[in-house]
Formats: sequence, structure tokens, C-alpha cells
Amino acid sequence: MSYDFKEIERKWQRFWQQNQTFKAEDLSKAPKFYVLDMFPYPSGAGLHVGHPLGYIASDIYARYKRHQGYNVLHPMGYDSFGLPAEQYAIQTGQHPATTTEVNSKRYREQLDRIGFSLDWSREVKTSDPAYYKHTQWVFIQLFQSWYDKKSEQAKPISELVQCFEREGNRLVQAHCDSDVPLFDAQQWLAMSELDKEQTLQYYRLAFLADIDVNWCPELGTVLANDEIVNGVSERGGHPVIRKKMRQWSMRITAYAERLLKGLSSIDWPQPLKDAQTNWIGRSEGAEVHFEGIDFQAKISVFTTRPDTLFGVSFMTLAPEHELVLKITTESQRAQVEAYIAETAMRSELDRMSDVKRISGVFTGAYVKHPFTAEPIPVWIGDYVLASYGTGAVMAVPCGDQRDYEFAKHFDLPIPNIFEGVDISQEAFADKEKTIIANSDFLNGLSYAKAKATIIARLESEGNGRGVINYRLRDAVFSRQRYWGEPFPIYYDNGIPRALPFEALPLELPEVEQYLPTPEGDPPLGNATKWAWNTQTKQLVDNVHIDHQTVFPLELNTMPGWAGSSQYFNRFMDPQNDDELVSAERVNYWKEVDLYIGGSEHATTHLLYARFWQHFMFDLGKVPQPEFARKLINQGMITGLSAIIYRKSGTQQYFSHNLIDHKNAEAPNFVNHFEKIRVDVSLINGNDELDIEALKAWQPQYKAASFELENGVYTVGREIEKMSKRWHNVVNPDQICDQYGADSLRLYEMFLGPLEQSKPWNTAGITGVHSFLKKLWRLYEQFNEETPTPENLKTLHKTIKKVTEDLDDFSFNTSVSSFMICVNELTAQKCASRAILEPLAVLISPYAPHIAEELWQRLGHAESIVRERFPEFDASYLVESEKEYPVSFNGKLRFKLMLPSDLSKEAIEEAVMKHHKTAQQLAGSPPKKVIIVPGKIINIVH
RNA sequence: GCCUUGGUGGCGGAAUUGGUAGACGCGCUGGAUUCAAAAUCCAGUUUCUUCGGGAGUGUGGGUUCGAUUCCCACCCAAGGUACCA
Repeated sequence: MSYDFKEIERKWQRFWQQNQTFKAEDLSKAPKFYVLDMFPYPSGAGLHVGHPLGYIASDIYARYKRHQGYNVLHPMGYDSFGLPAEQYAIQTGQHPATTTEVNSKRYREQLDRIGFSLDWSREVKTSDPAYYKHTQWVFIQLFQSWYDKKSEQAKPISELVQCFEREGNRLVQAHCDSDVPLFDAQQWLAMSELDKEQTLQYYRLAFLADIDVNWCPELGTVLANDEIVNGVSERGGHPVIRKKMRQWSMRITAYAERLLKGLSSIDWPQPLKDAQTNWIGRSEGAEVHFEGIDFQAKISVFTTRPDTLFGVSFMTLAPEHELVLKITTESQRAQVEAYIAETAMRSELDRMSDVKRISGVFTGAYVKHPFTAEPIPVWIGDYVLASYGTGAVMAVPCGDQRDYEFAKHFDLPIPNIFEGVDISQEAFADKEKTIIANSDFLNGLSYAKAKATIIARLESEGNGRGVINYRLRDAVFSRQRYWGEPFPIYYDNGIPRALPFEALPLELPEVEQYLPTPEGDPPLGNATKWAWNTQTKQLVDNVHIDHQTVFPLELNTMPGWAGSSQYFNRFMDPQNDDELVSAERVNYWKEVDLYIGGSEHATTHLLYARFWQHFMFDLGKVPQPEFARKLINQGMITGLSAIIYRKSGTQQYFSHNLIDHKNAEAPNFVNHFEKIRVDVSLINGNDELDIEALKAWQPQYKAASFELENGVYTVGREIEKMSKRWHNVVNPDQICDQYGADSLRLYEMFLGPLEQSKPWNTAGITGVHSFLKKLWRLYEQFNEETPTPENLKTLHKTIKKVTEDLDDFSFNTSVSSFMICVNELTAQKCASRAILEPLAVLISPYAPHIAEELWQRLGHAESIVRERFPEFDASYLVESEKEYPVSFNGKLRFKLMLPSDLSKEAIEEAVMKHHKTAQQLAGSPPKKVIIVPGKIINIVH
């Protein structure tokens, strides 16, 4: 009987489904293990072979852990809110929910064919009201919380209100807006409801604020910084402008320090940790206040080099700085205003394209140096950002290259405050080698000492303080879109109020059009009827849920990352209607033990999800502040595009090597041809084009002529992202049809290290496929014979390697080990049950369908899934490796390799024996004998 | 510019703590089987060579008896980030 993978795979997929083999048991006595993939957005294009890479790896690991006796949670769902479905809706009128439904069904079919051991009973969709009810709940909790710096955690806003009623806000240490006014209890009590609320908005973790946003007129929506690439929207490439709008924000900055510190407690890839660290951008320094000389104000600057305070020769403000117009002298006013207008005009794109340009204007104003009282001129310049630090810098040209260039350009003084340093060509910024000079009480001090000294002095004299600054900004949380979670918020005379939990979910209403309203409201402004939890209708009856009338609803929706920020907890308890997750369940499953997904989410999903998890931890709802203990970034599988070359202006196509790709003078230089990408399925393993198939593919090639080399047309190849556009997409269904799911799984792993990105090339799959056929044959006539030592060595060598590989996620080399194992056993003519049984278990995480079938063939009635993973026995290897010889490499060096677990006596004996041999061969006694314990002995002449 | 990761045959990639570089697979060459093909199996496949042996893991140094592996400098590629004071 031959290896009929189609039949086998169908049979076992059905078996697993019918028996619910992979259903995770909640609150089991067995140790838990939670393996999670980043859930996909179900796009219309379906899966290509790049998508399942991470899923296959996590599936292998999940199956391995089951073999080790763990109760494994391995769920899957869909991140189903998103812009493509909405844009499709705008174009076709098709409801995004319908599109999403169709697409996720297709995803499910494709995933099922690969044979994943997923617990589908826990499937979640972020666009499902039963799911986003809990996303809305988290939002309400954030809205009802503030961050207490004293205890370093979030607390209920009601506590804050009590405190205000008791003593005002003077003693409150909260993470809040810097410009919150101070008040006492009486003043608080005297405030109107609206004023009270506006004050609370400075403290809430989810709050409304007028902020400068990136507005994309084309999409009619606000974009986050990370949704903009090179000044245009990531999706669609539309222009983006700056605009002030009232928006919901998330006070993620409150958690900056904890998000930074938390990184050391989790096992995530270093590049990802670095990306988050840089994104948070902690810098330690000082705030220094400079008194105005001819105006009544202080200007504060943030600096990381307070030690260079005596090197200040001017100050630069951002053009948007609030004091600019106030301090500008009459003689400079025209120039300053012109400069401000000019910078406001410049788009982000312009600013980025010439960052090297030096520009600025003198305001005419002076401030006083806090120690020398020298007058310091105040300039404005667009290299200073309004949104970082205080929007003002003290310029120390001798110690900062940008200040240096600015000073050179405008002919400002460059005083030197460094001992023994030449600054005639460039600034000196090496902190480690700094010795301060010409700086009064700082002379002779190092960077660190000078910094500490001056901060102490600034603080004692009241003109500054040590501060820690972060680059991280609060996250804008409103989107002017339809296809997202509605905010559970209504407005009572302009006061935002949260809906009661009993009214949730506040469902996404039907609309006629998915575009903004003529009045410029978001798409939800088109809705006339809203649905809410009818069971509790009476509870919200006093809230007219109809934005047309007394209590308008919030019309924005939440951004894409809202739904993915707690889904990992929801999988623990997906049917729970009362809570996001019950305490009982989350205390059993705790956290994700292995999380696999792409690195593109480093500063978005992964940062926001950590933020929400820390918040949930503060609420006491989850036992761990970090949601994923270990994370692996799988690499991207790129496509290998196939290119044919058409001579410009003709219908003649030239084979790849008939074209000169380098020499621009050649008549057949590549520039005289058009590069056209054709479907990769038209190409065979040798890069040869099937011309007849090409003609059948697109009619335009029927009339074309082809210039061949050696009778074939060879295509050019280029590695690019897999995309329909480039015709280089390989569909996993095709592979499953032709070679089977087990071949696909093995091949994706065999392609290379999991974390590395690599091109897909279907040609190589025959290797793993014929391996499976060999494996199949090996089991064809199993017997009950006792295995030979040689057989056992082969088996245990493989067990050792595969176990090690699984433990450090080098799945690619395991596939090689399996191949070697099967080749050796075939050569040894071994079909002993004692060998084949453990081998089937060993291989089952990688190729589960064939393993199940072989297991059954060995006479087992039960599925292989709960079988224990075979244990490695070192004695089988040692026995046969004792034979290792002394080697003589021609350079009077002798090496003796011994098995790793010999006794000390045995090693000494071996050394003495080979010492003699060495002497005989070399004609002289060895100079030295190097013994690396347990491993290798070198005898050197 | 800065941060990170990487650079090994025609190709994807192996190589324990430094210890026979190129495992395994693809491709290619030759052979067996076959009327023939497919499939399968066997052998060979870094490179140069006067067949003795040289050279060789991006480049140049260093440490070492010994370096793909460790250290220093540089080059190249990919990804992230950017006037962050």
C-alpha cells in the first residue's frame, strides 16, 4: 500500500474533530502550558504559505508539550475589525460583518487542512459583540481610573474624588497633565459639574483632550504616528496634515517606567526589547529654569547634559512654543512671524527630506544664566520639537553637534568648557572622557560628578531639578471609522459618562453609508437606531441612546489595537458573559507561556497589550503584570518572483541570460527591456518557463515570440514580499493537494531557522516528501525482533537531537535528524517495533497525520496524541563511541576524543595510552597535554 | 546618523563549551532498474592541483597548539528608528 496522504490526512482531521482531541481542560490538575499565535486579520486574499510558518512552529511545540504531560491551551481566533473590510464596504456596500464572515470561514478551511491541534471551541472574533463587550468594559475601567505615583498603580477615580473633597489636589501625586491647576477642597466643591469633569479629565487613564493629531482628509480619519510612513498614510499612501481635535487618549505614559522595567522579566527577543526600549525612550537629565531679562516669565528647558550648563551660549525654542510671540521684541517680530508661518506650512514630508537644513530666527529676547547671570539670546528653530521635553533647549555648541552647527551658521559664540579638547572642527560629545573646565564650581569634575553636583545646586537654589523624560507619548484612541468597537460613552450636557456594564455591549449600529456624514461626523453619525442589551433596557432607559437627542453617544470607534490587547486572557474563558475572564480561570492559566508572531508588532500591539495587562494587574483581575513569558518572532517567508523580459515596443520575450544585466553599453542591456512578473506556478524547478501554460494563463502572450537559450526560456528571479500583485503567491492548499499537509509542515520547518526570513521555493519540497514515503515504507513490515545496539544508537541519537531542538526552537535541524534516522534504519534493515514505536511519537509533532496512521498500523487503538515523549538514554551512545581514535593531523598534534561521561580513571588511562602513541608517531614526548574535562584531550607537540 | 540582526558551496542551510567546515535537503553528474518514462535505489558533487598537496566560512588584524565560533577595526545586506536636547 502506498502512502496515500490525502486519505490519511482527511481521516485523522476528522478523527481529531469528532473526538475533540485538542480541547484544553480548564482547572485541570495537570500542569498547564499556554501556546499562542498572534491571531490573524481575515483578509480577502486568504492564506499564503508565509502565514502558517509561525502556526506550524507553535503547533509542533504544543504537541510536544502534550507528549510531556501538560494540559495545553492552544487557541485561535480572528482580529476581525480592520480597515480593508470597511473600505470594501465603502466601495461595494457589502456590510463588513459579511465580508469578515466569509473571509474567516475561508481561513478556517485553510487552517484545518494543515492539521493544527487547535482548540476551536474557544474561537473568538474581536468584532463579535459578545467579545467586544469586554473590550468596552476595559475601556470603562480605564476611564474610571487614575494613576497614583506614590503606590505606582492605577486606582479608582472615586478615590480621587474623595480626596479632592477632603483636601483638594495639592498633595495628590498623580500621573496627569502638567498644566492641571491647583485647588483646595472648597474650590473643588464650588466647581460646576462640567468643571469637575474637565478637571478629572486631566487624571483619567482614558481621557478626552484637544490634541494635535495626524488627520488624513482622504480617509476622513485620525492616524497614529505608527500608521504613517514617510509622511503619508501607511494604508493608501494619502497625505496627512496636523490638526487640533478633541480625541480620546490613553495615558500609556503613566506606565512608561513599568513597561521598561518589565522587559527584564520576560524572555523576548533582544531586538524587540530594544525596539520597545527606544520607543519608550527614557532619558535622565534636568529641567533648568531661565529667568527672562526684559520680560516677566521663566523658560524651562530639558537637558541630559546639565553638567555643560556653563557652556550655554544661546537658547532655542520650538516655533510653536507658547512664549515665542510674548517675548519677541518689536524689531524682530516680522521675522519671527514669517518663520513661524513658514514652518507651519512645511509638511512632515518636507521636514523629513531635508533634516540637515539649518534654519532659525532671533527673537530679540534674552534670558539670564542661573549662575553667571550673563544674558543669553533666545532663538527659535525648527530643529527643536514642541512635543518633546519642554519644547525648548539650552544650546551648548561645544558639546552638541546640532547646537554647534547652528552656532556656526548664525555666527554665535562657541565657548569651550572641556579640559584638553579641541573644538575648532566639531563638538565634543563623549561623556566618558569629559572633564569640565571654565565652569566655576564644576571645574575638574567628570560628567557623572558634575551632573550630580549641578542638579543638587539647581534644586537647592530653586532654579531647576533632576527629571526623567520619556519619548513615549499618550496613545490617541479615537478613530473616525465604522468598523471598530463603539465607545461605551454618552454625553450628558457635554459631560462624558460611561454606560453601565449591564447595558453592554453597545452594539455597532447599522448605517446606510460607511463614510463620514455631510456635517463631518464619523460614519457612526449616520446611524439612527442603536442596539443595546435589551434585557437591561430599563437600566438605561433614562439614557436616551440616540445621538440625535438629549444624550448623544460618542461617534468615534476604537483603534485596531483595542481588540487585541486582552484577547489572550479571553481565550481562557471565552464564553463568560459576566467577566472578561474569571479569577478562577486566569489563576489557573495565568499567562501565555509561548507566544509566536511577527516582529512588526514590536511597538504597537505588543506594547499596548503589555500596557493593558499592567492595568488589569492593578485592578487585581490578572495574576501577572506581563502577559507572555516567552515570545518568538518568526521570520517572513518571502516570495520568489519570476520575471520575463520584453524588448521595448515589441512582443519579443528574451530568456534571462540573453540579456546583459550589467554593461550599459551593450545593445541587449537590461534597460531596453520591460521586466514583467509572471505567475510562479508557470516555472519549473530549473527556472524554466512553461510557454504553453503562459499562453493559457493570459491571452496577451498568444501572439508573443520567445527567444530561447538551449531550447528553453529561463526566467529572472527576484526575492520580494509575497503579494498577489507580483504573482509570486504560493497557496498552502496547492501544496496540500500535491504533497500533503505533513510535507508542508516539514518543509516550512526545514526551510531554515524559524526567526530568519527566507524565500519560498516549492522545488525543494520533494526532499521532505520522499522522506515521508521512506518513513512509510519503513513501517510496512514491522516485526517484533529485538533491536540491535546499532538500531538503538540511531534511535537515541535522534531522540537526543530532536528533544534539544524542540527545547530551543531549532525545528529545522530536527527534520534533518529524522531523515538521517530513517536512512540509517533502512540501511540497517531495521523494522523492529521497539524502534518504530518511539520514532512515531518523536515525529508526530512535526508530521501528525502520518504518525497517527503509523501508530495505528503498529496495532494501537488510541490516538498518539497523549503518548509520552520518548526519553533519551545516553548509554546507547557511549557504548559505541568508545571507538574514537587518536588522530594525527600532520602538524605534530594529536587529538583524542572521548565520550563525555567517562570516569577520571578511564580518562587518565586513555591519556597514558595515547601519550605513548603520540611519542612514537612524533618521535618526541609531547610538550603539553590539554584536558578539557569530560570532553576532549589534546596532546600537543 | 543611531540601534538590532546577519554575511559559510550553484542554492536553502548544518557545525555542542573554540576541536576533522560544508551535516541534511535541492540542483547537477554518472550508474542500476525499465521496451521507455515516472517512481525508486547506488555513487560523486567547496575550490585549485604537477595528484605530493595547497587554499578556503564578507575584508584586514589579534588571542590560541587550534578560530565559522572569542577580541579590535572596516565593508556589505536586511529590519527598526530618527533633528529626542
